[in-house]
This record gives sequence, structure tokens and C-alpha cells, in this order.
Amino acid sequence: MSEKKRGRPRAFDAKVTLEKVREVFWDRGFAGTSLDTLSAATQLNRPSLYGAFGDKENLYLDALEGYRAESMGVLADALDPSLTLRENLARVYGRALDIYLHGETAARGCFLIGTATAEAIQHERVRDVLNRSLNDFDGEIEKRMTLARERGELPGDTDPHMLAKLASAIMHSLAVRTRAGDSRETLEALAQSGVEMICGKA
Amino acid sequence: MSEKKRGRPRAFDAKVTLEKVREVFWDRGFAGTSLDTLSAATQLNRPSLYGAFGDKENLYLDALEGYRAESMGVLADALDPSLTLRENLARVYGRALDIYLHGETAARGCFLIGTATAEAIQHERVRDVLNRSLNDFDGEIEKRMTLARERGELPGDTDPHMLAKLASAIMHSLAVRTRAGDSRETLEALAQSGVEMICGKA
DNA sequence: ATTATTTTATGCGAAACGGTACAAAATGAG
DNA sequence: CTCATTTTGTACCGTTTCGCATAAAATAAT
Repeated sequence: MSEKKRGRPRAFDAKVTLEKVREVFWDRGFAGTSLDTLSAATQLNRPSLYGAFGDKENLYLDALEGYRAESMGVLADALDPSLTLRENLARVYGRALDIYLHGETAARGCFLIGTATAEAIQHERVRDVLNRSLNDFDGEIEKRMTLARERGELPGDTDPHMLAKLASAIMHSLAVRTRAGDSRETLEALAQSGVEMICGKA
Repeated sequence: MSEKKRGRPRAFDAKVTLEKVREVFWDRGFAGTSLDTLSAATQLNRPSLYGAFGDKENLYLDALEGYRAESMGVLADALDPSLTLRENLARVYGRALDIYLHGETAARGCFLIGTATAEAIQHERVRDVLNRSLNDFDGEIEKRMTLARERGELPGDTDPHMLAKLASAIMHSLAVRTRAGDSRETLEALAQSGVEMICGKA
């Protein structure tokens, strides 16, 4: 797996670097971030960044992909089927808010919805990542909705596909509203209303 | 009202210009748009743009404000209280999609959610416009929800404030998904599910 | 040791960027 | 007609931008 490579070894960890890059893009967006800013944040000079990740767009796409993969992991964990659907949804929204509210300056929301949305028109590859991410997210929730219907947690005439999209819509709204500066309190109230909308009042 | 001004008269209509500016920002975002691009789109040279609207951020904020004002007008019209709540919501979503899907290249979604969200962290004034816009939108819908409860269109224990936020969440999701490239068909299905979620199945 | 290979660091360069100085043009005031 | 005022168009300024060319440094292979 890890054969020793021939030339001079890298002085940095690509994965750690990509995480730092993500932080910067997350706050400033793709177009609003310069390679110099990324260079400063990662402690790497531009040629090293270019050598490891390619041009700016590639670097951004790699950062998006890392976020997407991590998010799907968090989602899968939150949807633990040994819990009730109500608990699952509350966990999904709760963990999302933990991530969305982690910003230093202003709360930064969702990396994808907050920054990729802006680039999606001009950059087809960004649009594709965004679309795939949203669909994958919907799909995971839909599977849980289907299971919930089988278990009787949801009525028999439930449409898991559309109900999952409604559940995702709450997430999208949390993402936008976080970035608009809403308080945690306000956001948690919305999340709870979302859970009640789907699972009924407790 | 319109006193004749003293110097050389303007050769352009500021309102029309602002609409053209909006189109460009809508597709490319704030950071992704150059003054040269705006100059070309408006047929004005940069000094004229600067003289009429100030710097790039001011120009963007003016474009956002125009969009916000128009959107609130469309919303007020769609919420005609002589119609049922169900009809109102269907109209709100329908007109939103008409606007969101008007793009030439890819469908461009909501100007605010699609572009201002990206700048909201770094530019406080943009964040404020975004926040105020979302709140005003919620507020208009909440008024209609309150009326619906009084009329018996909604159960007596309805919380108009939170229900309005759920209705807005569907809008936010439509905005994001349009920009991600979803088809009109898909989006209309989500809109309809949203209406049913709030008003019950037809 | 020598060579091949890869990464690092400095720094270049052409283009794009936002903003403005300045003079010409077009209007109203006196 | 002359002057003050405002807009227009050209041209420019200093900075930033992205990408790369180049050489030094660090490793493995021979």
C-alpha cells in the first residue's frame, strides 16, 4: 500500500492541508479566496499546493468532496436504526447545527450550500458535486423513512421519497439561516418544528 | 419631485442599469463578477457606474435591495387573502419557480440565497440584507397563517410563527435545488408536497 | 558516488482587478 | 455668451491574481 516513493518526501499531510483549505473556502467562498490566502493558511507555497492538488478549481472540488464524504458519515451515524425516527431526525439536525455554528466570525452554515451554490451556475463540476451531494443526502434519509413506514413509525400511505425531501428542506433552511446569522436558539426551534412536522408532536 | 438638474444629464436609466447588474451578479456571484463584466453588460464605463452607485459592494447591495423589494411585491400578490391558504402557498411556490428557472445557462435559483449567502460571512452588510429579507418573507407568510387559523383553514393549536418558517424552508430548498440543476418537474413535486405538508392532502 | 526523481522555495510575468484623474461634452443659470 | 455643474470616455495607477519557470534540496535506485 505505502511503497516508499522515490523523490523528496512531502513535508506536509495532504489530508490535513485539505482541511485547512476547506476552512478558508468555507468562510470566503471560492471566488472570494485567493491562492495567497490559502498558501498562508496551509503554510505551503503556491507551487506546492499546485503540485499536490492542481489548480484552484481542483483544490476547491477536493475540499468539497472531503466535506461531502464526512457529512455522509455523520448522517449515517445519526441515522442509527436502533433509535426511533424522531430521535434520528433530531440527531441529524443537531449534529448539522454543531457543524454549522462552529464558525469564528459569523456562523458559517453548510459548506456546500453556503459556497458551492454561488459557483454552481458558472462551474458545471461544482454544480454536479452539489447536485450529487443533495441527492445522496436525500437518499439516505429516504431509506430511513422507508424503514420507518415498515415499522409503523409512519403511516402506511407515507411517500418516503417526498418525505425525505421535506426533511432535507429543513436542513437546507438551517444551512441558509445559520449563514444569515440566526441564533442557535432560533435554529434549534426550527429543527424541532421540523421533527414534529414529520413525526407528529411528541 | 423631478427638478431639472444642473449639469449634463444622464444618458442611462439607473433602474434599468441596476436590473442588468442584477442579472450578472445573479449568475456569477459578487466575488465572481468584475467591474469590467458589469461595464460590458450595462454599456456603461466604470466611472459612470461608480458615480451612480458607488463601489462594487454598494452596487451589489443596491441590486440585492431591488430584488428584495420586488420579491416582497410578488409575495404580497401571491398571498391574496380572497383565495384559500392552499392556493396562496401554491402560488407563492409557483411564482418563485418561475423566477428561479428563468436562467439561460443553468437555472439560477434565488438571487439572495444563491449569491448573498456566500458573501454573508465576510460582508456584514450583505449578511444583514440577507437576514432581513428572510425575516420579512417569514413575517408576511406568518400573517397569512394567522389569518388562516382565524378562518379555520388551520387547526386552532397552530403556531403561525413556526408554520411560516416551515413554509419558508420549502422555498429555501427550492432555491438551492434549482441552482443545483434540478428539473422543473422535480421542483414542482417538492412544492406540492410542501403545500400538502402544511395544508393537508387535497 | 552518481543518477533519477520528486518536493521545496524564490521569484517572475502577463493578465485582471478596483478605483480614480483628467479632459471633453452637455446641460442649466445668470 | 459665459460660467458653473454634472456626466462621459479615455487612460492610467498601484495592487492582486493565478500559474509557472527555475534552481536548490532531499530522497531512492544503481
